[in-house]
Formats: sequence, structure tokens, C-alpha cells
Amino acid sequence: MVPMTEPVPVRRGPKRSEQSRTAILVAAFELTGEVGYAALTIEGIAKRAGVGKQTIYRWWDSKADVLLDALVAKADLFVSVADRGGLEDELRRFLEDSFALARRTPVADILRTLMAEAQIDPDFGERFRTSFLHQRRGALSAILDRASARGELPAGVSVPLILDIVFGVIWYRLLATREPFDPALVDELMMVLAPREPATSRGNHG
Amino acid sequence: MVPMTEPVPVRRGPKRSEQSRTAILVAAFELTGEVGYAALTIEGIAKRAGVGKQTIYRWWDSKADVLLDALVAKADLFVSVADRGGLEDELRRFLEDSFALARRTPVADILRTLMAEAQIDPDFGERFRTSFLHQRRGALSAILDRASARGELPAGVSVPLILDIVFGVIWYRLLATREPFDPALVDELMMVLAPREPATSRGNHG
Amino acid sequence: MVPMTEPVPVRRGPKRSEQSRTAILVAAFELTGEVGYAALTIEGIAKRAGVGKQTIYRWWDSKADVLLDALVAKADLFVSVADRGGLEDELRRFLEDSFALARRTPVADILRTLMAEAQIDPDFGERFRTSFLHQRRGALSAILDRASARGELPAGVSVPLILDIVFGVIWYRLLATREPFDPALVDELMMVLAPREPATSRGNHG
Amino acid sequence: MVPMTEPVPVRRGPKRSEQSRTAILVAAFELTGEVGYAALTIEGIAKRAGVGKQTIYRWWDSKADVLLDALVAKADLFVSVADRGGLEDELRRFLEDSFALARRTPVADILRTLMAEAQIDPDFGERFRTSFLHQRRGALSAILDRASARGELPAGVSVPLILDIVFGVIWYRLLATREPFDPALVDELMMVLAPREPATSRGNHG
DNA sequence: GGTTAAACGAGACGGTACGTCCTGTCTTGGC
DNA sequence: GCCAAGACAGGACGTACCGTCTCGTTTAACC
Repeated sequence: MVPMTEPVPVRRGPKRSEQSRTAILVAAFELTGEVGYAALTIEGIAKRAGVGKQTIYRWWDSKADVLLDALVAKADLFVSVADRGGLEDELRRFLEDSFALARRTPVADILRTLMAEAQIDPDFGERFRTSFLHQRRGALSAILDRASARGELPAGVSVPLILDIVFGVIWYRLLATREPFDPALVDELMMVLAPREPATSRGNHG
Repeated sequence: MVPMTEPVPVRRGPKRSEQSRTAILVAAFELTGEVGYAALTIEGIAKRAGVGKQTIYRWWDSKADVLLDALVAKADLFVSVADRGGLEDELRRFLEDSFALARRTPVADILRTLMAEAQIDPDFGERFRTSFLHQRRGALSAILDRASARGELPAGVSVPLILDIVFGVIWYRLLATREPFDPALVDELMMVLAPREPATSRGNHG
Repeated sequence: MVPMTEPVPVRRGPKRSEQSRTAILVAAFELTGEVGYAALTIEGIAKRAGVGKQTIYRWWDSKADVLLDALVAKADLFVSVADRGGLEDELRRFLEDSFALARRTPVADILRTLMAEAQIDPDFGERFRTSFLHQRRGALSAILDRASARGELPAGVSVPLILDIVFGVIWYRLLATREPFDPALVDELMMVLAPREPATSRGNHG
Repeated sequence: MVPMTEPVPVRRGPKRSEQSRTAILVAAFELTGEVGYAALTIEGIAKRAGVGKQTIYRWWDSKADVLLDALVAKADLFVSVADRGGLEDELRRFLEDSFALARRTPVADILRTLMAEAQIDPDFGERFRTSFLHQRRGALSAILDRASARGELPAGVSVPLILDIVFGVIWYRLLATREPFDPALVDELMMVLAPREPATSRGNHG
């Protein structure tokens, strides 16, 4: 018997055009900025990118997916997660990086948009949650798990709760109040989530 | 001197049809449940309600505005804010009521949808924020201001921060994690926001 | 037997407002000139006339009927029919008057429009034919009948044929060629319809 | 030097669908017969033809243009113009053919409608005149020019006048009197337009 | 002089069609 | 076989009018 080789996909013809892909992402990014997501259309992207509509439909499921790719391609979404030896340092750094990201207007706009679309289009919601939100949550989770192992977390405050609070506050600001991401907010959050224990007792609020 | 009467706009002609208004709200509510917001159309609402499209356009700016009205008309959105003498009681009650609301599937679905639309349609966003979100925030704010006056708030934790945390956590669950509003979460939140000070030690939560 | 009196409609309440009627006719006339018949609407007439739509619907069946009334009210549609003793004189006079009428731009425009609407709206067509076209035809018919009695008509040329030719040529110019109603055309028509018999032989065209 | 080739518009993409075009013309024709021109709508044509509205708007300017195409496609609008050696024969043949055409109900109905629409929609009017009326006029004009060259026309009767009379009578019957196109009318018209010279007197050019 | 009914300006209403826009699919010809 | 171009069926958009129907006011005729 002949050993099975892998079924060889028989791909003939040209490979995916990187040039088209890039043009599409750029067009989507720019158009969102210019006309807003509501007025963003596949046709508009195609025309701006000098591309056939089919080329977009071939590789993405929706305009939100294009935008998600565009966001990742365009913006450096780095947030520090490195082990710096203590919750204080690491959490503060995470918050500062996250706030800095949320202050970059086009990034914030697209995040808002994607979170919105995730509510309206359930399929995209699934993709957005698993490919983006879970990943973000995992990053902070790593920091907090280390802190938990070190016994740095306040009693009664679980890791999931802190995740909910941190991301909750960030997204709530983005989506609801739209107030600026003031650095002072980092301090306030630190106070609640990683209170520095005074020598004698905590909670001493005169 | 004769007291000025208001200039009387002399409205002649037929009055707004309450019957049509109700039929539209019901239709919008039902259709959202049946086909989802993405497939909800003004035309569909009009047809279901047995109403001309113009009658919808005459009184609402968008399908999201219809849905917002429908939510308010349909759901009892009551959340307790009464002065019960102490933060502990009042905040817990507020959280429990809010969670209960967020557990009612159609209510949660419409809240998600409206928050999403608020991101995509800036005009509706403005209306949603001022007519709905601000009001909710004001309710909790009243509780917290009273508590602040009583000196019940932990040191370093401002009222706005608590507002952000409470609503942040609620909306983050609704929009992002979609995890159930477990009653235990109330306890956890209370622990962080209104820690019961035991006389001797911290974290003693019996 | 008691003689039948008319059934007495027992009309109480206000009489038809002549002011409204006039305002409507004027508005219809003006608007037709300004925006054209295609863009003429009952609503537009009502608004321009400062009148409720119902007032128009109460007294007219269609915008074409309003326009027909407006035409009659506005334009002096007199065409000479008087017995002048000979076909030559009378027919020439009739043609000249008719041409003069057809040269008055707004009159021609409205005639075109009404003839057009008569094709498209069969009910109005019926009214237009009986209340307007028949009357015109009757006028010329009177002239020709007199001429026929005097033996002035060329052999083999019946009255109905002349009616068809005269009105045919006029309407064809109005509707199809839109060429000016040149006075020379009167002469040409006279030549065909009422050739002046030279003493000796007919058809003597030197 | 290389001869310039035409710039070659490089038409890529699908060609116009003949199937859709035909379905549209048939639907327009049928619907006009069934519900009348006033109730004919682009939407109705599209639905009946199983076609998107855009496909109609892409290729035609108005429902009247569709109908004009439908008329040309559906009806054999042939009218004899051949040189038969004498005005008598040729004109009689032209009249008989034209009358026959005007007796075919759907043809007459559509002609009426198009002439009407030409009055109401000036743009269509222009197209109708140049693409249809001029052509008809040209046909008869050819006959008459030949006759004129042969000296067969009665003195004082110009070619344009005959054109006006012939088409005037036909259209006037179609639009105004709606009386049947009786064959006797041909004889009457011949008598006026091409009088057979009695044996004795002049003009006898047999 | 009070009653009653019609005509009125205004405009909300259920509808229908408009002409535009975009969807996602399909077709063509070039590379 | 991917691609740009773009025609296609479909369907919603938001607008404009249709003709009907209140509404409250004004104006006669009748009692």
C-alpha cells in the first residue's frame, strides 16, 4: 500500500495579492475616519482600494472583520505584561499602557466600533470575543495570577473581579462616558485594586 | 396688569395617534426579539404595526430611538435608590436591582443593542447618553453622595470612581464577557466598594 | 298631482368660499408655469393657496380638472364664430383667432398638458372631451354647416373632414412639431380647405 | 507612422443581459394593457419581469422610454414608403398602412400614452420627437418629395402642410375624437391632398 | 339666540412608489 | 485561478404625495 501523502491542495494560479490586502486595510481604516463606520461600505472600500468587491468577500466575512485586521495591522497594540516582580509595578504599567492606547483617537474609535458591531452581528461578536477580548483578558490575567501566587491581592478580591473592574472601567469610559483617560484615574484604580498596606492598619480613612 | 398667558401655539388638526404609537413600540420590541437588531427595519416595524413608514419617521429619528422608547414603555426599569440610612444597604439594593434587570433577557438584549448603536450613530449616541445613561448614573450618584456625606466611603475612593466601577462591571459583562449576573458578584463588589470594617483586622469577611 | 319642486337640499352652514376657489386656481396656474405639470401636486397647490387639501378634493376630481378651470378662468379663450356671410371670411377669422390663442405660451402649455392628461386619466379624458373639445369642434362646425348650406365647400370635402384637418393640424403643431403658428399657415390651409374658385376652372393655380 | 487605433475602452465584466431586457419590455407591455399607463410603475415592471429596479434604471430613463422600446420591439410598425411611381398609389398605401397600425388597439394605446408623456416630461418629449416622430415624418416626406419632383402636388399645397395634415388628422383622431380609422377617410383625404384631375381640365398628368 | 351643519385651515394617518444605495453573487476578460 | 470591473436580483432607505380622516374654528340658516 502506498503511504498517504498529504492530499496536496493543487493550488494553481496566483497567490493572494498582498498588495490588494494592504490597500483594503488602508482604505477601510481611512474611510472609517473620514465618513464613520455607519457610512462605511464594502463597495466604498473596494473602490477606494482599487479592488474588486469579490476580493474583499473572498477573504473577510464582514466590514467589521476588515476593520479588525486593519486595527491590528495599523496600530501597535502593545501593552506591557512583563514580570516586574510585584503587582504594584506590573498593574500600574498595564493600566498606563492601556490608557495610552485608549487615548489614541483612531484606535479608540475603532475599538468602540468593533465592540458595537460585536453586539449587533452575533457571528462577528463571537470572533471578536475569542480573537481579541479573550487575548486582552489573558494578558492581565497573567499579571494577576502571578500576584495572587505571591499573595499580593487584597482578601476577598478575586482575579476575575479585578479583570472585570479594570476592563469594565476602561470600556465604560470608551463607550459610555467618553471622558478622557486621565492619569489620575490610574492612581485611583491602584488604590482600590492594590492598596498599599500602611504599616499599622488599612482602611484608616479619617 | 394682565398676566401674560403663554403664546398658545394654536394646534389645530388631529392629535397624535396613541394607538399607532403603541403598535409601533410593540412591533419594534417583538421584531427585535424575533429577527435581531441587524435585521430590524423601519419598514418591517411599519408593516408589523400596520402603520405607514412616515408615521415612524414623523416621531422618531431612528430605529434605535424607537427601541429606546419601547424599552422604557415595556420594561419596568425600576432600581431602588431610596434612602435606607446606610451605604451598605442602599448600594447592595441598587446592585441587586440592577443585576435583576440585566438578567431579564429582552432587556439585556436591547441595552446591548442601544449601547452598540450609540457608538455607530453619533446623534443617537448623544441622545442615549443624556436621556438614559446620565439618568442611571445620577441614581447611583445620589446614593453615593449621601454615603460620602455620612463618611461611609473608603479613603481614596471617589464617587465618580465607584460609578465607573459599578457601571463598568455591569456593562462589561453585558457587552464583552456575557457571563451571568451571579448574585455572588454583588458580594464581591460590596467588598471592594464598601468594605465592612471589622474592628481588629482587615479582610475579615465572615 | 302636485308639481315636483326641486328636492331642496336644506343647505345650512357656510357657502363655498370664492376666495379659496380663486386662490386655488391662481396657485395651480402659477405653479404649472414654475415647476411644470409633472411636479404639480395637490399638496403644493394647497400650500401655495393657503388652503386645506380637503378643500381642493371637495370641489375638483384631479389636478387636471383644477387646471382646466384655471385655464378657463384665466384666459380669454374667445374664438370668432360670427356669421360674416361667407366661408372665406369666417374660416380665416376662426383660424387666426385659434392660432393667436395657441401662440400664447401659458395657454398652449396648459392645452398640451390637458390633452396629455386626457390620455392618461380616462375619467378626466371623458370630461375634457365633452366639456372642452366638443365645444371647440361645435364652434367650427357651426361655421362649416352654414358654408355647406351656402354650397361653399369644395366637392368631396365633408364637414367632419375639415374639422379633423383644422384641429388636427393645430393639435399636431402643439403636441408634436411645436413649430410656431405662422400666419402663412392660415393661407396655406385656406388654400386647401376653401380654394377660391377662379371664374373659369378650379385648381387654377398659376 | 503607426495608424491610431481607437482607444479601446477595455470593457471587462459581464455584458448586458438580453434576457432581462426582454423580460422588462414584455412586462411593461403587458402591464400597460392590464392596468393602464397611470398605474404602470417601475416597481411593478421590475416585479413582473423578475428583475431588480436598478436594472431598469440602468438602461432606461423613464417608464415611457421602456414603453417606447417595448412598442418598437413588439409591434411591426412597418409603413410602406416604396416608390410605386405615382403619388396616388404611394400616399394611399401610406395612409392605409398607417390607419391599419392605428387600429391595432395596443399600438394605438401606447402611441397615445407616449405622445401624452412627451407633453408632461420634456426630456422624454425630446427623445420621442427625435427618435420617433421625426422618423415617421421623414417617411412620408420621402414620398411627397418624390411626388413634388414629379409635379404631382396640387398648386399651393406644400409638402410640410401635407405632412401636418396627414399626421394631424391621424393624431387628432387618436388623441381627441377617438373615432375609428374608417377606410373611407382615406378616400376623403386623398381627395383633398391628391385630387384626381377630371379628364377635361389641367393637371392631368397620368 | 341657541342649535346645527357645512366649509374651512391644518395636518396626522395608512399607503404606495419613487430613485438611490448597498448587499452578496455571478460573469467576463486580462494577467 | 486570482483579479478588477461591473451587471444582476433583491431589498431597505428616507422622501414625497396620495386621498381619507380627524380636529377645532368660523359661518350661515333654521328653530
